[in-house]
Formats: sequence, C-alpha cells, structure tokens
Amino acid sequence: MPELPEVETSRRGIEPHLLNKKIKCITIRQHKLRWPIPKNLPQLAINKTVRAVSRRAKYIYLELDNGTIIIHLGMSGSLRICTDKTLPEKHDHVDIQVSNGKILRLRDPRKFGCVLWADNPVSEHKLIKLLGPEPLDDSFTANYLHDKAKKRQCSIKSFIMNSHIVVGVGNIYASETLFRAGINPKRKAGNISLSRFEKLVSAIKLTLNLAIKEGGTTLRDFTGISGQPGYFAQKLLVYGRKGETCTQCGEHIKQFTQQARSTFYCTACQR
DNA sequence: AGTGCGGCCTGTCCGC
DNA sequence: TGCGGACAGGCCGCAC
Repeated sequence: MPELPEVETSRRGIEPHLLNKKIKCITIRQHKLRWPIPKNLPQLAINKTVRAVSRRAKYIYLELDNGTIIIHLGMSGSLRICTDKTLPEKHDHVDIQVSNGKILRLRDPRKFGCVLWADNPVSEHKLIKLLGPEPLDDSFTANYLHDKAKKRQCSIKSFIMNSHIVVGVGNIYASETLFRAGINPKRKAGNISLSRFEKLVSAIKLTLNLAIKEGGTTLRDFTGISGQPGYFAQKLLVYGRKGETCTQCGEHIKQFTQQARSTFYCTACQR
C-alpha cells in the first residue's frame, strides 16, 4: 500500500510527463471510489494547463489555473504513465490525457482512493485544511509533538497516525519508527518526555527519508510495471516480523491489535 | 475535544 | 483442487 514515500515517488515519477502540459481528455470508467469522482471534473479541467505536480500528506495535486485535481491512492492505488495504445485493465478507473498524448492512469482495485476537485486555494479544501505538518518539514519538531501530546490519553501509536497531528505516518511506519525510537506503542502519548519525542521525530524523518530513497530506486522505471507491493519488506525492522528475532536484541517480535490495526514491536527494546 | 470504531472494497491466504 | 471466510489497510465521519 502506498505510504508517504511511495506517494512522493509516484509524484516525482509523473511530474515530468505532466508539467506544463494541457489536459486534453479525462476518461472516468468508475465514478465510485471512496467518494464519487465529480461529474464535472472533465468540464473543469479540460484545456487547462498543469502548472505544478505537488504533494500534501498522501494527496497528489495536479495544480491548474482554476483549481486543483486531488488524487489519493488509498491503499491499493497506483499511477502510471502510458499512451492510448495500452488498453485499460479491470481496475483502471481514470485516465487523464495531456497534450503530448501521454495518459496518467489510475488503478485502484479496492477503491479506497479518490479523485477530487478543489477550488483555489486547495489548502482550504475540507480534506486538507485540518492536516498537521509534513513530517519532513522543519516545522515538525519534538517540541511541537510534545506540546500537542500534553494530556492526551491515546496511545503514542494512534497519536502519530493521527493526520491532524502529523501526516504521512501510516500503520507500517508507525511500528517502524516507534521501534527505532525505543518507545512502547501502548504508551500514552501524554506520558512521553521531550527527549523521547526527539528520538521519535528523528526516527520518523530518518525512516521516511530512507524509504523515499528506496522507492526512488524501485520505482525508477515507473512508466513500466510500476511499484510492486512489499518492496520495502527488506528494510522493515519489526513490521510483519511476528515471531522473528529482533535485530537489536534477539528477542522475538510480538504482534497485537491496536485500534483495529496490527502493531509489531519488541518488548525488550521498546519501553 | 478527544477517543474509538464502523465502513468502504477486493486480492490474498489459510483451512477444510 | 476448489471454495468460503478471515484478514489487510487509509482515514473520514460519526457516536459517545
């Protein structure tokens, strides 16, 4: 599933094919994604130029003069660049063709993703407005997290997965970063010291940057096959490693369920 | 306001 | 071998 690093890699992959190109055609084969694709999307976007291909949280923006196309990949979505010679397959729901003939094609078997329109400025859109800082921005600091966590009773894991606190930390990276920071995922967010938040913030930045590097390598030829799931697996320290030994201490990795999500951690290393 | 959970959806895996 | 059911997950929107 696309986590932030994969979304950023996708963005970088499609950008050169779309930037400064005019949108010529939008084909919607399946309107029913997480939210319906607006019926008037083609009307709004056709003959408009893509001024920027950017990202906020796990949303990809195609910025036009009159507004923005927002794309979210949900958990099974992927983007590729092709031409109309490549026939759409079963789960290829949307094509956006630009003036050089290239097509941006969205595939999403589970339909958890979305394609939406936002009037200017996109930052005022309902889904965007309340989002927390980008984890890789300088504004995301230990002080910020520590302050936000004051008196919070929820677990540190659900705290860092809360997009109103910080964006882009999904279920996999929540486990991974808490392991790197040596923090027990069950610990209450409000009960964590500033110095431990410093470790956590460093771990989040490190892990996401490493994964973006990995994604960059794996998805280099993005217009071809595109990203297979599980390509991060080699680098994962705890996620999906239930019963295997901890890379730090040799203890067995434990799995349990938190907020209906699988958490993996080392009982010895994480306190 | 903070917290937790239901729901959306289909491919994959497991057990029978 | 084929089939059914459990499971996975991002994250909004609602209920408490």
